[in-house]
Amino acid sequence: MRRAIALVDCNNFYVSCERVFQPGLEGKPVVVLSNNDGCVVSRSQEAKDLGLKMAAPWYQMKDLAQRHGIVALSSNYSLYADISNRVMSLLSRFSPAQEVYSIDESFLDLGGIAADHTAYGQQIRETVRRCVGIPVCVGIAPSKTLAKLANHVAKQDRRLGGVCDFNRLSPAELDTLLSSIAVGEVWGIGRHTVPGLEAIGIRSVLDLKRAPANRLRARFSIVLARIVEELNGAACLELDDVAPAKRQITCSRSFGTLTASLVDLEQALIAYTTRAAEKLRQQHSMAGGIQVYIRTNPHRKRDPQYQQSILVPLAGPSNDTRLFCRAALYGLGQIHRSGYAYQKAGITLTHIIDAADKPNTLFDDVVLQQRTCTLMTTLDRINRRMGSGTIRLLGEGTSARWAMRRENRSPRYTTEWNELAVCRG
DNA sequence: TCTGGGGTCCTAGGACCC
DNA sequence: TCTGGGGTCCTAGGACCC
Repeated sequence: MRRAIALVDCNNFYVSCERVFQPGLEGKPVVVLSNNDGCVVSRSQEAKDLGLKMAAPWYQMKDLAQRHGIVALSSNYSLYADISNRVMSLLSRFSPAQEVYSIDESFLDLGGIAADHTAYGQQIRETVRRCVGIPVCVGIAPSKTLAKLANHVAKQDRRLGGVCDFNRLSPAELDTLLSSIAVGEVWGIGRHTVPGLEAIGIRSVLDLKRAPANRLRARFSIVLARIVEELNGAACLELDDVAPAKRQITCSRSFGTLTASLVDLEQALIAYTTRAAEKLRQQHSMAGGIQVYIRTNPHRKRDPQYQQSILVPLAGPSNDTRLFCRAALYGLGQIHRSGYAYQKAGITLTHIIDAADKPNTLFDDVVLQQRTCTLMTTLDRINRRMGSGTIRLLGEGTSARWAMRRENRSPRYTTEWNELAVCRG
């Protein structure tokens, strides 16, 4: 029997989240901006129709926005993450095997589902809409890559009512459809690969599907060869229903204003390191190194530019925030140069292993390790219960002059007691 | 005169994703 | 004035080992 994989993808996710709590935004052009209100990262259909491009710098769009009354909101990630969790947990009821692929997408294995898959897709859409208020589209096909394409078709062709099942098409009908889609729409084919493919006559998805996989492997990469096999219905990519532990954990931010101050950089790095270490402990891992990164604003061509990073190895794997912060500050001291206006800093925890796999050495201080473990567990528990940042390192400071700008953030309706949505009237 | 071959591990950089 | 953040995988090349 042919495999059936569904890709459920939320429409204009961040904008849709905002509309759940502000129904007045329905039918209006709305965008959500990235941190520091920098770029457009989510657009309502009305905003797309006005020609607003994804990732466009917002300050360049302001004229257009004013002319058409576009509503611009700062991003509110705690709200989006919470809505996402609700959507994903609803979706899990529709299949025994679910892979949460991103904040707004989930693969479901419909293999054992006896129902008519198109009707089942409609049922998924209605349930999510009714229970969480988010519109979604569903694509169904024998491989993940084809399911992504089916979802693309479901979003484009409004006659389909939001669900597209490739398995219902005859091979000839599917090929006709694929011949009408540009090759750049395929999952994994980015803008750097498209010109190379076009140069050898591959323009449509059908062209790519019919290309010899082994020649593409030699000329491009094994990744592209796998994509071709997936387009032919062979499922090379498995459904990962348990999220694997992250192999690196990054926390980085652009500052709200440029800064030349070493103290600001130190405070920012301590804040980012603290956050990354929390994530590390959440997945029960330890890290063996920390990479520190600083840079000036590359868009300000006339300013003197500087960027540098350094990997600071630790004596052994650890999950101690204090140790990571010391290492981060040491790394910063190595790469920092005065006389520059810094725009961004970040850290990455690397060489991550499962905490249970930590090798013991002769030099381990077992008592100290126990105390560290207790301290970190307590720290996490208090911050989870009383709010992030309730207990933190002094070095993080209290002023955060460098903190990001979010001029139009909506309330955290579902995750903060004093910002709850209240029904009036 | 003349400088192997095979393997592993690590890193940097590129490309891609959302 | 103003240009996001967090990931993954692959490849090439260097260091090192026997």
